[in-house]
Amino acid sequence: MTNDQIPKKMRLGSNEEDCYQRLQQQRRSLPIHPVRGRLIHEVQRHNSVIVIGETGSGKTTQIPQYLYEAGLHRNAVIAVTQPRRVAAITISKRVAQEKKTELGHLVGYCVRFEDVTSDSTKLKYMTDGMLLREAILDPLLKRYSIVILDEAHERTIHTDVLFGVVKAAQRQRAEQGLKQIKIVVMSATMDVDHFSKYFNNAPVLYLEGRQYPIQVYYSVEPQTDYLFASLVTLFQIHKKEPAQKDVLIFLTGQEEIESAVKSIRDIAREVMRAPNIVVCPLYSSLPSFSQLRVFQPTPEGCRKVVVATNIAETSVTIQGIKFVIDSGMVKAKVYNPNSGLDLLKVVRVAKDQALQRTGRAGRESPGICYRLYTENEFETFSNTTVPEIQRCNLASVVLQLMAMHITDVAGFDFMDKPSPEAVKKALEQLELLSAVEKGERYKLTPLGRQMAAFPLDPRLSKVILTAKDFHCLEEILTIVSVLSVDSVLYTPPNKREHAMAVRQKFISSDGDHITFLNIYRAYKSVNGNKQWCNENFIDVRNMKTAQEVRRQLKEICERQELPIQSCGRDTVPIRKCLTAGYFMSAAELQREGEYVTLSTRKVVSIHPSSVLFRCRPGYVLYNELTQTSKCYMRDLCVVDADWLYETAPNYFRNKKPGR
DNA sequence: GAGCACTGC
Repeated sequence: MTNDQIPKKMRLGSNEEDCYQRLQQQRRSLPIHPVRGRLIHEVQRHNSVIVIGETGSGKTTQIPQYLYEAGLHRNAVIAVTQPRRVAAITISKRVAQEKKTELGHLVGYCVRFEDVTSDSTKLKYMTDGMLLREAILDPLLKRYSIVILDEAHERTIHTDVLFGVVKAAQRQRAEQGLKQIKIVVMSATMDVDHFSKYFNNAPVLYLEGRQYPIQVYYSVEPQTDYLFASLVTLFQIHKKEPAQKDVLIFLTGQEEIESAVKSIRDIAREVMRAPNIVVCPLYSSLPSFSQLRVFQPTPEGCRKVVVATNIAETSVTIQGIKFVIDSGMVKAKVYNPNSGLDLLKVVRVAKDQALQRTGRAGRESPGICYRLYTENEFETFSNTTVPEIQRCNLASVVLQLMAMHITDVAGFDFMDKPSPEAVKKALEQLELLSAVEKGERYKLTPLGRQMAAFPLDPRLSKVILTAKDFHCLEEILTIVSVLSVDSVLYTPPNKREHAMAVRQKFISSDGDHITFLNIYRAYKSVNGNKQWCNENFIDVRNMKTAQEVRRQLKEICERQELPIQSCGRDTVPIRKCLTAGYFMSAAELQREGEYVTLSTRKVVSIHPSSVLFRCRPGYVLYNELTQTSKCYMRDLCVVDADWLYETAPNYFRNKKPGR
């Protein structure tokens, strides 16, 4: 569970003991409390236990405490993993309060950039990605006696890999006569048998939730225009229902949401007598101060209408939602491993996702959900969302598994295996980067082991490790950091021309990477001044993250004793490093003025957001291909044909760039 | 001359 279980406001009275007693009272009233004894008994008796609990059962905060209080931690650490940072942080804070201890002592959390634990920490809340990182250093997870994998139904790529890693650790520890490790998997209702079977027929414990009943209404006819249908539904609700009952509408993306918000405001003002609707858009790229608007209390006599992406399914919980309108659509990234092509597509949600959306109407009282599709249509939806591990590039995961001495990745005990083609593709990519070698079977190289230490796409790790040969790690660290966060450029659609003109001064004719370097240098020279960022249309939030990433990467470099040197104003060494990581993503200018990729001779174009748009360099490297109206290359770097040959002679033997 | 679901190390 996320921040849902934390009471709206802890009443911290003057009497601390009073407050503590109240907390203990709350603990005892949770639906999980009567099951305490059975839970402890099951965990004592079995190596693995599955806990199925709906929202509000209290499992995330209570189960780790029960196991600890019963002494099952055996003086080692209980890890509780979460897919999201905020959840790990807020839940650990709550548990520390309940245990009446300071955060970081008995109870702590560990997420990227932040480790609030100590030697005395026994209950450790962490992101699943964090535990996976630890497993690279210690595949047997020896410091833990119990690993609790929470929100397992979300099937993030990290959780899925952890399933296999923790299960293997359990078996190997038993084989080696080491202390045993217990596994507790906590999930919402879907796929119970699947989980139990995978964990050696683990017993399943069912918990009651604290969800209020929700009335679900389907469309009578299939809708051709869900955007229009959502507006009609909203105003039907608005006409007949008392104000104060707020509405949450699920749509697919920024543009659609902004247009819906505008329509709602226009209709409310011009058509309805009293414009008593407060409309809030909500999507992740919305600046944080605008996001906070959804949490502000609705003025007297008004109705709040939140128009959101799937961010409101799990990551953000809004109080007071009584009605949910579900378009049944979601924007999903579709990745094609063969072409390396990314595209965002609007697709149908799965049944579990529709259920999750519906649940948002019944958090505090009974609610109503309007589904903008028919019941027959709903029956055709797939049961669950395809696990992430089956729909993305696996290079990074394969490298991590190999660093844990798992050489046969295709044969690894995944709960749901990725396709053999996707694993093969990942191994081929790692081989091109010299991270693995192919003998009788694939084997990690010393370079590959070094690469695995970086929390990055393997291509970017390769760029970093190449920098020592070109004496430009200082610059490479900056570029890699900026590339691995969301865009540091902030371009509001109505001020596009102005933003482009202001940022002209940063542009390098060598491409986007060097332009990013110039921007970061300028940002540092003004000490991250916020006004400067606003004037130059630089996204402060993402720039700060890039700075933190850089600090972390620098630390890893120092641990590997890589010399952090600067190449000054010369960009050639930098671009040669980039070539070492991205030579397989190169494109060549043709006589007709178009570009083709060297890997598959696919016709591609320079994306208009690139500083190289309207330039015609002979050879470029690109970071990604996006298919929209055309196939576009994004984030480009100008290179020399000779560098491609020098970097990967075998790869280019038959591709003949420039010859 | 264009389009940005959502997480995470």
